[in-house]
Amino acid sequence: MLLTYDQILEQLKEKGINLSYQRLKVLDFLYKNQIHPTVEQIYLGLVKQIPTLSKTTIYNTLKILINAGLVREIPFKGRESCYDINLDPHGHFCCDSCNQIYDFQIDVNLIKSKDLEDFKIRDRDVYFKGVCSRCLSKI
Amino acid sequence: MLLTYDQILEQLKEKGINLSYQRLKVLDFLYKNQIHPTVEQIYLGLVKQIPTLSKTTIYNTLKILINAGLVREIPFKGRESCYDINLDPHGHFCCDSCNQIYDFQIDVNLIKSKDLEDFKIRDRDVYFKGVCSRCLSKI
DNA sequence: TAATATATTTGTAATCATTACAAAGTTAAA
DNA sequence: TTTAACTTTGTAATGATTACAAATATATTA
Ligand SMILES: [Mn+2]
Ligand SMILES: [Mn+2]
Ligand SMILES: [Zn+2]
Ligand SMILES: [Zn+2]
Repeated sequence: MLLTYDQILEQLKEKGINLSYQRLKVLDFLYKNQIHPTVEQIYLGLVKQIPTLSKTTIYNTLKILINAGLVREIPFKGRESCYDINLDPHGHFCCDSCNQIYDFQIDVNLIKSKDLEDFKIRDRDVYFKGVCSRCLSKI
Repeated sequence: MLLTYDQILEQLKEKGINLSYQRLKVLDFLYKNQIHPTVEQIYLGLVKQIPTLSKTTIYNTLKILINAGLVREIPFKGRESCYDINLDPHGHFCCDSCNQIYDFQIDVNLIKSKDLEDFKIRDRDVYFKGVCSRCLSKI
């Protein structure tokens, strides 16, 4: 379910979302830098190209993309939210030491609980914390 | 692994954490109101008994209890953090409509991913969002 | 084309939960 | 009692995010 760039554009058209220059660049950045960037990182990555760029525009664009279901927010506590264009079901690990966010394969749709039988589930987020292998090997 | 009150007191003793009057009251509140209260709720629940109580004390106490591994923070995005003295592995569901937080049974320790083989995992959080059965039936 | 309406971007100000900090108060040790 | 260590309290600072309105760009209409 990792959409191609064209599939994303198609989805946006379907949902009637106008792709301005700024919005296109934010989308580009997310697509080409699948490292769960923060608003700050997106801003720094684009402001050379678009000197007038405002962070508010990035926030607005991300909100639009999130509401359209094309981007996912990863709000680890104690750090800026970061954003993920990869909609494949997977979990996120944040390293206490280097603060980096790692994807890990896990089908969150397989997590069932009969306590939620009559609930309508919209989002399933799995967040792990600890120390990554790289940081462990540095000790 | 839901500790009895005495087990909690024992753990605190072991870890050299002094139980002041205020800390005891916060602990009491968490133990008697296992509804994932916020700092605000804890404050409102205790300030009649302790008119001089400060929210800073509640934040401090919670930090101490969290570091001691006796309380878990539930930081759903877009709302105050709430706090859980139930350390049994379980997931949390937040209803879009009534904003209430529900527990659901799920053994998070069973969530394995070979991508994390060499990682040291300290915390496993499962957060679901959607609409609860009560709100669904109201429609 | 010009005039008008609509959509988007931008910069600044406001928000608000949380944290930092230091003074005041409490308890323990000498 | 004196001193030190700990705890609480109130206030100020923080910082990511949101609210807002002016400026700019784009689309529509006459
Ligand atoms: Mn990811
Ligand atoms: Mn719980
Ligand atoms: Zn690391
Ligand atoms: Zn509900």
